[in-house]
Amino acid sequence: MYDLKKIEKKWQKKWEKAKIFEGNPNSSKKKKFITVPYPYASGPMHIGHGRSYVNGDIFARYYRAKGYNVLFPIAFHITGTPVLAISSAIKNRNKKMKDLMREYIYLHTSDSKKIEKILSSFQDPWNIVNYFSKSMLVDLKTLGMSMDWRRTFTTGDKIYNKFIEWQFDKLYDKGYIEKGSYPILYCPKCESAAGEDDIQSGDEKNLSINKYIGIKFQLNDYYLVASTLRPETLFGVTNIWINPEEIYVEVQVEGENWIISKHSVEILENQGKSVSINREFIGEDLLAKKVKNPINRRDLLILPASFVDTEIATGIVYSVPAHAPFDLIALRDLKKDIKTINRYNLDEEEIQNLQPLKIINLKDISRIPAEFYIEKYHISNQNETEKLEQATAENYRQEFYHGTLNSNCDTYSNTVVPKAVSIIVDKLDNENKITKIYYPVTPNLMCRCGAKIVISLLEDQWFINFNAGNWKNQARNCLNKLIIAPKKYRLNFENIFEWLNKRPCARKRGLGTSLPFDNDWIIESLSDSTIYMAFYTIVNTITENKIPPEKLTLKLFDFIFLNKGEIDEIAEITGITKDLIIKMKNEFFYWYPVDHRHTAIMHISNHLSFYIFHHVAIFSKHHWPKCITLIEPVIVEGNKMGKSKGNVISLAEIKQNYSIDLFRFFISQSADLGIKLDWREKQIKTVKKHLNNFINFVDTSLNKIPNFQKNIQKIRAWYPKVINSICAKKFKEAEKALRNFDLREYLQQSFYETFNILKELKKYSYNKSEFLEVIKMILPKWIKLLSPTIPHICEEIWHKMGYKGFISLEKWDFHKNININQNNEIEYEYIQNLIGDIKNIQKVLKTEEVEKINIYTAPNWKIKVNNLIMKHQGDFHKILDNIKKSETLIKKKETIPYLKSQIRSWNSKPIINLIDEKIVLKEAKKYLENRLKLSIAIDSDYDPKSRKKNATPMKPAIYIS
RNA sequence: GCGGGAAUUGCCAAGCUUGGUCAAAGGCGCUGGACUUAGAAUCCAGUCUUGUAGGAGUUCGAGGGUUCAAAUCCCUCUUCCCGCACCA
Repeated sequence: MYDLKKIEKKWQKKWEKAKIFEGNPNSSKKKKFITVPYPYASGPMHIGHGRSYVNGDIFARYYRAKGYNVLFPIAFHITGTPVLAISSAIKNRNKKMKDLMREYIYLHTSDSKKIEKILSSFQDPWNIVNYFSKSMLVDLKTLGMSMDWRRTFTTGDKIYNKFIEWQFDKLYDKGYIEKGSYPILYCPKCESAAGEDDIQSGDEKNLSINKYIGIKFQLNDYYLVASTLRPETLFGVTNIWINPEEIYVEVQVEGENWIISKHSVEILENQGKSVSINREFIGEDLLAKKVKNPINRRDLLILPASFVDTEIATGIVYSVPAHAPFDLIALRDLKKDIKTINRYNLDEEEIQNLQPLKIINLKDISRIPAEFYIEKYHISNQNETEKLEQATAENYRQEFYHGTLNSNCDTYSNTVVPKAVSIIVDKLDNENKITKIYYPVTPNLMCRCGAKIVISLLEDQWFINFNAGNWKNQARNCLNKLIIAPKKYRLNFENIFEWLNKRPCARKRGLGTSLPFDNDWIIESLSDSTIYMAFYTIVNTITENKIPPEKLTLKLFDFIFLNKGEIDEIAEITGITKDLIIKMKNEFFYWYPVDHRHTAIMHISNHLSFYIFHHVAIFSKHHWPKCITLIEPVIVEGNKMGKSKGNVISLAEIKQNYSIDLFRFFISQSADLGIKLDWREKQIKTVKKHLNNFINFVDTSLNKIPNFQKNIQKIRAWYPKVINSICAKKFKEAEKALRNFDLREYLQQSFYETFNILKELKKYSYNKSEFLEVIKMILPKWIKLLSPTIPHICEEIWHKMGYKGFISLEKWDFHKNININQNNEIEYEYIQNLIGDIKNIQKVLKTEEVEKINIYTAPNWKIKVNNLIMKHQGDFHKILDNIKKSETLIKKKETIPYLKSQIRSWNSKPIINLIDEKIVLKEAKKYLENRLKLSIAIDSDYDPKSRKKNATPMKPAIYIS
């Protein structure tokens, strides 16, 4: 048995030593540039990465076999905050993080002293990056990736920063980058933005931000600022709610006097407003006062409600009882609560007169919507918060998507809700009657440092605006020509393009590249990984010639990537020799565009869309991406793989527990690209068996063939000849599947089907030397065909067969001296059907006492009739006309009934060649006897149960005696 | 909510693009057999119902429709999964 781990190491070393996967431009050869996403260097790679990478590698190897010059590079992504988060957690002696990192390091180092040393070095983020990029490189090599290792870099490298600066300079020039204000979750203690990773149980919470509109209701010299998510309901306001027991303040903001809750002062301050408090007072002081609705000047009474949360937004809300279940129920509660009315000295009559004012019409609900939903959810008082929230949500959904303002809304009547929102906000904004307040959807978010998360408003946030200029149309042009496999994801891209708007493209912290036009900002990690494939084409030249980063000027990149500018000038300014500049430019122009990008569906909505947008923004049309293939995620034993579940399987474990070729084979074979791949231990064991059987089969066959490459005998016998032809057909189909990105089908054909049929040949062939002749013929091609998937095993076999050189560099030549005989296949199928029928009969007979099988072929006249049926597509009259021409046919009284029954069962089948069954049966007789372990008589006169008459063409009659 | 994907015989999962050869690949499980002292492993056979002759019947989330013919095409419904922006 082969020691697969040993074999793998051996060939990986040989490949690396011989540098056979280094891609160098060669103008006489067609090229393929194949990429996979660079991994994020903050932890080990897992089998999900493995799926993408093996996918890419199979195609890199396939195209080499097809004679292409292939470039397949890799690099490491380190941009952003995760690496910083690790190092600061290590610095703070965070036990959980330390344990996690220990676990990661242990995958490559078992010496506990070394582990601790590496761990403590992680206090410096760059050591993390260095460590993981190195260990990932090891993993990639053990995966058997046919990559060009000279072109690795990290996104933190100075030379890479220069490249990204050039990219953003280009985007800025085109006007695709702009400034605006943007609310973010922010930790005041850490003094930085807080993402999912920074927030306690951030992965389980909704971290969106609500945008409240604060509406200024005039109250004497003050504005009472009530907050709402639904400004379109302003026409239906009946009163204002405040919480009588909470603290409110009179403040000065932006030259105006506002009344808001005390809590909200801090919220406003965090969002860039300067607030000075004039006076503090308790909520009940506001009760019974009246304010004016800015939209229709109507007077509104201020009333008490316990559900008002003064921590949210301004701590004051307006009441729209017709459209808000909370408001309606609070109003009902108050009307019944004479005690409260009296306590606060409110005018009972006025309160009893308050009625819901319906302002939005719904097609399906003619009643007051809030009433409808309160009943639907069986709500009895305002403290049933959970039910009220559900009711509110459904009420809101219905009105927002299906509602129209009615005649109570002045000029806005008949406006659909989404439109009403924007025009009402615009109108009030113009009159300076509103302010915007942001508040998290989930209150009380806590930073991992323990401080409460607030919302901060970045006034000068940089955005990429995907709607700028003609950009989106250009991107659509690219998309239309892009090959996407599987096809079903194209629609996804189209919709995302539609929806893409503005996206913040820089952050205040993290590793990466500074914005060239605003150095306080770091380019965000998804924006600095969109056109980096271009950098692969020149990075080797930069590093090999030790070109320092400062020489990598904008003009240099313009020349290399866009063929712009004067080389003499650039050479002089940068001090880089003209030769090198031209080398880089030629190399880019040779390799670009990217021919394949093999990645996962999770990237469609961000990375892959940006990949297309940034390419069309910067590069000329013939450098736009050509093809994207997508995989669904890998799951483990039916469960999603995730850190929290503790079921992440790293690639390092794979190499310990399995062989790499087994991994490559399993991951490629067990699911189509567009299907989730379930990693099941049991399945892998089964597949391992298959692979071992294959190796055994090949090896024992080889051992029986002393001179493998010595001339091949002509194969004469029917059975091996047919098998040979069928294998050839399978190879052709396998390659076709591969070309169409159906990896599973490719392996189904090339591995399983071919293997099964060869195993069968070995078992039932009646002349062993002919079997070996078939092997001689088939094996070299077969091994080549499988080598992209299981390259190590195939190299080993290739050399055992006596070939020199790497199979990884062998060209596929299946079309050479391969003869697929269509009839062979039909014959084989015919015999297989016959065997199936015989077995079926044996099964029904339930008797073991069988001596002989008699087979009777159909008489000639039936063959003639069937041929006529096919020729005339079952047209009875036409066929009859032809039958009349033949005296023997028309005279035979069975002819017409037979014709009728055959037409009935014919079912528009296509024309097939009716083979000469007598000859085939004669040739296949030994094979049949071998398989059925019974003797066979063909067309014998012995027919005691007169079965003979049942024979039809391609379906001989059978009698088992 | 928006957008996308999916539902197949005990389970996982092919087939659907291009309707017919589909009772529907493959694997797991289960049943029987071979080997073995025995088990694990391995190999062989079977695995919707039914039938002493290759047949018949009922199936592919539910309900309609198109067609000579539907797992496959069209419509409606139900259920499940995934993505949704500063996060890599």
